[in-house]
Amino acid sequence: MSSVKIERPRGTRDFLPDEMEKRRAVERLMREIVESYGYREVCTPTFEHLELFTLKSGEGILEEIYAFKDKGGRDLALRPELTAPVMRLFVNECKVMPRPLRFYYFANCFRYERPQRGRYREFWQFGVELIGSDRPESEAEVIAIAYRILERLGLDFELRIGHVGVLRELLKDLNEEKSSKIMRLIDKGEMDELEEYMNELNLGELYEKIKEIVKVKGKSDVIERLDLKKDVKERITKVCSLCDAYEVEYSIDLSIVRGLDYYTGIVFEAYAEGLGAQKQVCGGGSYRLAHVFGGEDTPSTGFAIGFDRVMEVCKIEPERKLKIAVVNAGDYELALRVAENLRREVKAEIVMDVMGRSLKKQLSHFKDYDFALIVGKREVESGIYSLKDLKTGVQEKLNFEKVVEKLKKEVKE
RNA sequence: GCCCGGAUGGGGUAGUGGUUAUCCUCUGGGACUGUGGAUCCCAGGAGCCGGGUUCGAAUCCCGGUCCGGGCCCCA
Repeated sequence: MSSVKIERPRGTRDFLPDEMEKRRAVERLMREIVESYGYREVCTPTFEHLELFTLKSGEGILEEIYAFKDKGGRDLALRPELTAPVMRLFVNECKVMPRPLRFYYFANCFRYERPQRGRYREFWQFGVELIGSDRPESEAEVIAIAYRILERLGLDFELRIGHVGVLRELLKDLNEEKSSKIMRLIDKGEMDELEEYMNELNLGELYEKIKEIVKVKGKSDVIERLDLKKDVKERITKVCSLCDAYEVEYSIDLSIVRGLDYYTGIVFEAYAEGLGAQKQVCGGGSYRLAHVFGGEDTPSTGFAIGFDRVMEVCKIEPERKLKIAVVNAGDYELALRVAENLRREVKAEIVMDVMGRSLKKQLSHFKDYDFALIVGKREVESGIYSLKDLKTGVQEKLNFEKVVEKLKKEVKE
């Protein structure tokens, strides 16, 4: 302990095996679900040109970006999210692939923020991008997948669907500064402040309209009564009826304003119980980004799930692996050979003592294991091994084939 | 970026301006060299970092770091 102790950087975490097993189990479940919808995994670099994220991501993310210059003087950034990188990949690599493309990713992201529960500087996102379609079918599919994942994880959550087109249409005559301030106030739900601000701008009439729209909450029928542009209204109605067919539970919420500026149509968010301020576990929607990165204008829909937030509240437990100790009675090499043979036959954790412990100490050390196979000269010469069930203490004398047979059966159970 | 609250062996803790820092757990070994969990014994391991006050600081003060809670924002 003479040298300086090096701590983890702020907002990062170490994961021990128990935690990793749980994370991998959740990851596996997510992969299974999206793959069952035909999505295939992509992987992009951990860092990209800074520009990729500054072009269209919105102010919120820019302040939090980990940016740096490399030794060649290039401006680079650790990815703060994956939609932009995946769209860059799409533009670079996928020009002639048949549409639509169904991609998913599971990757770490970096944002310079004040760490809290469910908020880290390195965190993981699991998400999908459905690229090349602007039809309601694709939007409903993406929403349904997000819903299925959260449902299968056993989360207590709420899904809200909105459409940024509604507010954008109302605010289209205002300049960027005014409309983004208004959007921000709507997002925060600060209606009093909004009223004040809009009255200052002589926009009282517009405020009343916004107020009507923002307070709407409920199923698709609430849309009917609103005075909206025809195509937006039809779109919301169609996506809702498809979601109904998917048996997805949701409510309409036209006040949803996503933090990223590239969203253009349907947007949605999911909130889970039990996470305090960090309750948003999923966000997504339709966007157009490909043309910003030098590709053709391509409509896409996607979502990202905050993996670490989900981990905080989900109850999934990893499958317990069968644990077998091959215990040596003095001759390590004999036992080692048996252990190697056993590993070829049985899919389990098969472990040997490497501390030179006595037989007694080995059994004591492996007390949490399921089985101990005792291997000494006697066993190897006779071909009859002692297999001890460490939970019950019952010991059986079996030849190697019978040992394999019995353990195989245990693995399945 | 703002406002609170914390930090004592690997984990959980006690204590309080004054010897060698408490207890539990844990880890390794022994009693016990072919059969575990009990018991007993031995060993290991700690006051976040830096500065200040003081004869003396883990304890009081200041700064920093990290963690937790809230705000903001977001996943």
